[in-house]
Amino acid sequence: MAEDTRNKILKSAVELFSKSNYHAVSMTEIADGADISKGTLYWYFDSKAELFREIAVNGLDYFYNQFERIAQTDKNSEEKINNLIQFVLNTLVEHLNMLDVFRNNVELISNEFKNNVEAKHQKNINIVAEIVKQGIDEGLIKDENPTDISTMLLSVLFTPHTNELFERAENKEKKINFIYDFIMNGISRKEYQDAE
Amino acid sequence: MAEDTRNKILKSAVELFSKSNYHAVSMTEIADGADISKGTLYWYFDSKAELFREIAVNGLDYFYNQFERIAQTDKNSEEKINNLIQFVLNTLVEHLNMLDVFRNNVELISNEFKNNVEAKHQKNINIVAEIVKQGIDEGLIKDENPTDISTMLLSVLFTPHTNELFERAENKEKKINFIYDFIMNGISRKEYQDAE
Amino acid sequence: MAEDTRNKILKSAVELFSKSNYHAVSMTEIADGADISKGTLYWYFDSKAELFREIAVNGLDYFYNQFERIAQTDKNSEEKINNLIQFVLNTLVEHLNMLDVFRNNVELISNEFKNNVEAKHQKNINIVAEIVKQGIDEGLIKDENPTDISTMLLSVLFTPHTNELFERAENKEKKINFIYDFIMNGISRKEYQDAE
Amino acid sequence: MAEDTRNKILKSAVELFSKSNYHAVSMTEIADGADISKGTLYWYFDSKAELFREIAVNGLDYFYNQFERIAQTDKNSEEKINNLIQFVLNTLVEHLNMLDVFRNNVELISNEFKNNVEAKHQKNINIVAEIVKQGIDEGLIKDENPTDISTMLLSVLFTPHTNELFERAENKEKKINFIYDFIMNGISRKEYQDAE
DNA sequence: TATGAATGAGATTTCATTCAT
DNA sequence: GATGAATGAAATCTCATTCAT
Repeated sequence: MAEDTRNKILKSAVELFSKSNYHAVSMTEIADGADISKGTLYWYFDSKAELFREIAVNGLDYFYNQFERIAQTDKNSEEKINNLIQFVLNTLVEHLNMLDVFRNNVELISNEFKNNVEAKHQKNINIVAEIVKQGIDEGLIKDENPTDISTMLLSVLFTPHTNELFERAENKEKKINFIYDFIMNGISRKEYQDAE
Repeated sequence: MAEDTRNKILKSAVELFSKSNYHAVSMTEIADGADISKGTLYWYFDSKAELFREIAVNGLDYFYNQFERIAQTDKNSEEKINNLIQFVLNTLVEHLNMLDVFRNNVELISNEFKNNVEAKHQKNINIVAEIVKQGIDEGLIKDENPTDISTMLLSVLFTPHTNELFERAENKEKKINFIYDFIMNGISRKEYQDAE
Repeated sequence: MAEDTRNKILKSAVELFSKSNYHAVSMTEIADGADISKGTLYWYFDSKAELFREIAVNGLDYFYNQFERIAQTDKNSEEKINNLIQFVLNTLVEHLNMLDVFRNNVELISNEFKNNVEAKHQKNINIVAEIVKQGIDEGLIKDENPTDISTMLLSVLFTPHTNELFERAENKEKKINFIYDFIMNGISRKEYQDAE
Repeated sequence: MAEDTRNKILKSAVELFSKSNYHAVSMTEIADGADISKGTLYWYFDSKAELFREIAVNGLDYFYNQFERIAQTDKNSEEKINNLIQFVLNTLVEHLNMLDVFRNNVELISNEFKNNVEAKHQKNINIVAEIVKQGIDEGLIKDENPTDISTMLLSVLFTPHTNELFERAENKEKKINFIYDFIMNGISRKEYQDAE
């Protein structure tokens, strides 16, 4: 029951933060959205900043955990990258809300919580860089700085405009393949040839 | 002299909107930054929204004008795309401020000013799509929906994480090539072969 | 056990009211200080006002009882006044807390609880005035309005700055004599001569 | 006109702080009392704490300036002390408000503004101690620690219960003499004999 | 007895906007 | 053109109190 209220709050907050920026969302709106009083809201979260921090950290942790899981399987790099892309894009389609929370609050994510959030963001880049390193060793990926490649890869996956693709898409499966292909082969006509 | 004050205001506003979100920037701060009074600020701009709109529209127009110029030259698609990428990345390096205005206000750009700003954003995608179409016709670019490709292309160029690459870079020239290469060839080991 | 909880609450409340004003102390702090929940706090005291009233009344009663005891002995006025001063100053040194409760809540003591607390305060002035009257009759004290003298006497003893004297004192005994002397003889050089 | 509004605010605030404790007075009440909006209140004072600090500091400065003036005349110590007592008591009768501000906020005066207010309070004790020193040299005052005597003297003059004497008084002149006498001679029957 | 979750009124403070000068 | 004083709505947050368990 208590956990219930907490979740109602988080749900309402994610919904609102995904539609508007942190500063444009009021605690009154969050409380109303969760169908509780402002007093109750403050019973669970000491401040608006703390509430947002929890959501941001949860989101980053969610991705990190999956990235780590994928990195630790003993598949080859091609399969891992495939899994990674599929996982991120499917998650985004299902939880566009969560992604929009980040999109709408770039300035908070990168400035305000430097200690905590920025570190977690870097952790995500690093774990993906490990997969990239494996790919370089296996001859799948070109031999450039793995951190740069990882940064670019995540940035394409989380790009602010990715969802426009899905909005216009009749066939999501096909779009995911398009993005996968874009990452692996860019936009030139040359087809990507399987390594075997 | 009058134009002078107006520019001081715009400069102060861009500086602040590039550091924080629309809602986190106050008219008092903008006036202080421009070294004028709040009364004067309201003499030049009827409201905060209008001031922001002017900045956003200016920014989008700036890119549109360049995109159009590039599209209208009679170069081949490869050169046009090369010009486009060089132009965007060089602009960003020199005017990170302007880019950050957009990054910090994604939710405004895509929601609030639908009438005006969103339309301009779409115009940018479309003009680039024309270049892409030419590329497809010339066999340079793979035969997919040109709007999707244009969206993806712009989204990589304007991605929130691009500047991390520059921050870490000793050699900016090299990084621009890396991004160009990423767009054309993705991350696979196969080298992009010139279209001779 | 029940009395135990009640006392824990009173102790916590005195501690807090002695450090801050009534309005600056929250029921949450009192409950936390007593290591109980707010629900329990309200089981023992119907309201914050009632809790404070109990403490204030207890304090005033404590002094009243001692004043009465001193007044009712059959000592001469000089001894009684000596006892009175010794008692008040020693109590304050040992229970600075209790005194501070009054100091921090002057406005409550004199305005809010007029019915109850103010009456008790007056009773204290009156019982001391009886000792003063005896002193006048015995030729020890000058023949002025006994209530005025009593008011002045108590006010010096409970003065907000008395404790500064103790803070600076190496020798508390000496300081008590200084105050006793001040009350009896003021600050002029003339020494107080015993009445015989 | 601007100074006018500022004074209206200060007047309203003194009036309210003299009737209730800092925490019991709301900014809304202060604004209403000054017949202005809350926004205007914050145009003149950045916070409630700052507003109170200004009032407290003003009050302490007012007394300090007079104490210094008295100390610097070339009268003998007896006259100076007489002036001092007359000045303080007359001020209190005319500005009971100001005194009550201090009475109602003992805990703020002595804890919160240690840096500023506490220092000013000490300055007041010290300047009066100089007069006391002169009195000791001239054989008027008994040879005890001048700071202790000064502390006690001020504490009697500003004692929380002094105004009860005035409230009951038909003849204020007579009451002032009573307090003067109390300070110089205490409560013993021995009359204070003039030094000549 | 005791708890912790919930409430709602009200507190301090911010801020876009207006207006007399 | 320019200023600074004034406004009021709304934001964040606090806190005495209640109540189901």
